[in-house]
Amino acid sequence: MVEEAGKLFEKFGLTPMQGRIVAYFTISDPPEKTFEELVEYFKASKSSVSNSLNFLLSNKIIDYKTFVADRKRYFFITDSFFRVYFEKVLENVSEFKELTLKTVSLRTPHHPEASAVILKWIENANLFQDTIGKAIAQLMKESV
Amino acid sequence: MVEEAGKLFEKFGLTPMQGRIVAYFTISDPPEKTFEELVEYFKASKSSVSNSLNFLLSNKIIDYKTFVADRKRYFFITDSFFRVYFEKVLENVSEFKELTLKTVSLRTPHHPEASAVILKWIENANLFQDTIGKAIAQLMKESV
DNA sequence: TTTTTAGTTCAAAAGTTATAGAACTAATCT
DNA sequence: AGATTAGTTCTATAACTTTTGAACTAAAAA
Repeated sequence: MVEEAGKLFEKFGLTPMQGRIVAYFTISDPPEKTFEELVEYFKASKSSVSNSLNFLLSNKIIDYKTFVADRKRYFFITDSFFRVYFEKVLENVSEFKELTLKTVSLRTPHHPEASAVILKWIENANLFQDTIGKAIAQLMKESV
Repeated sequence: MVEEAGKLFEKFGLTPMQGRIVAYFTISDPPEKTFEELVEYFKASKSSVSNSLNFLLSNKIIDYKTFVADRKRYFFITDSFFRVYFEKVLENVSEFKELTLKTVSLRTPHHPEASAVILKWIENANLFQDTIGKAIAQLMKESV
């Protein structure tokens, strides 16, 4: 189950270990797990778990809490998985548009139908940018 | 330029060679290129170009035309790059929802706040599914 | 019928990315 | 002060992906 779900998360840009960790958090009871517990559970190296957790933390896919008189960090998933993913997609689309606009301006006027295809791409990029942008804005508003 | 753009396409799930080919098509004049021309232009192996073209063809990112008394195929980019990409994203989101619904049903009732996070994921998945689905539908309608 | 063209297929090499292991660090505990 | 805990960092190795090269094929041309 964790393996299957972990593989799915790879499609959203996570490494196998990152995916497994996120998947484990979705079923774990209690939902908070320590570094040590993850190393033990996956029988993986400390470095692999450490790097995975730091990636997930820096992308706000997980967070952690601490308790007094306990040095351990208790990690758990946040609800921003999709926002984070689609923000990244949005970034790629932006970069894509920028570069493609440059590209189309470099084209000769000899093949307007070919330039039209690129302009269509840009138009589509705008559509998705807009669409996803609005969805993200809605999520942000809800979370306030 | 082709190299830079090619790298960008990798972020949309293409291999370096696939990305370079698509990037080249965006600037090439004339816009149609043959297998041979691509092999020559990139100084790459025939197999690499062959496999890349077949991947791009099967994903409808490129297409080709032929001319009488000419055995060569003339490849060119289509305008469906974004539709194809987001259809794939949509598929991942669907699969994600399916698996996550199973996951949440397996959770114990001990930590409702953790289950709520997963339900939030599903809610977000629905939002993006809907949003992107509508954008794709719009593109399909336009292209008729 | 033989040769050339326009590719395809498959095993191996090269390149890339993820994980492991070992040594390290900064806090806390004894 | 010395030992333990909770990690981090760095290099090496394992695993995976991409590209190559060489042999192959089917259709067309000579």
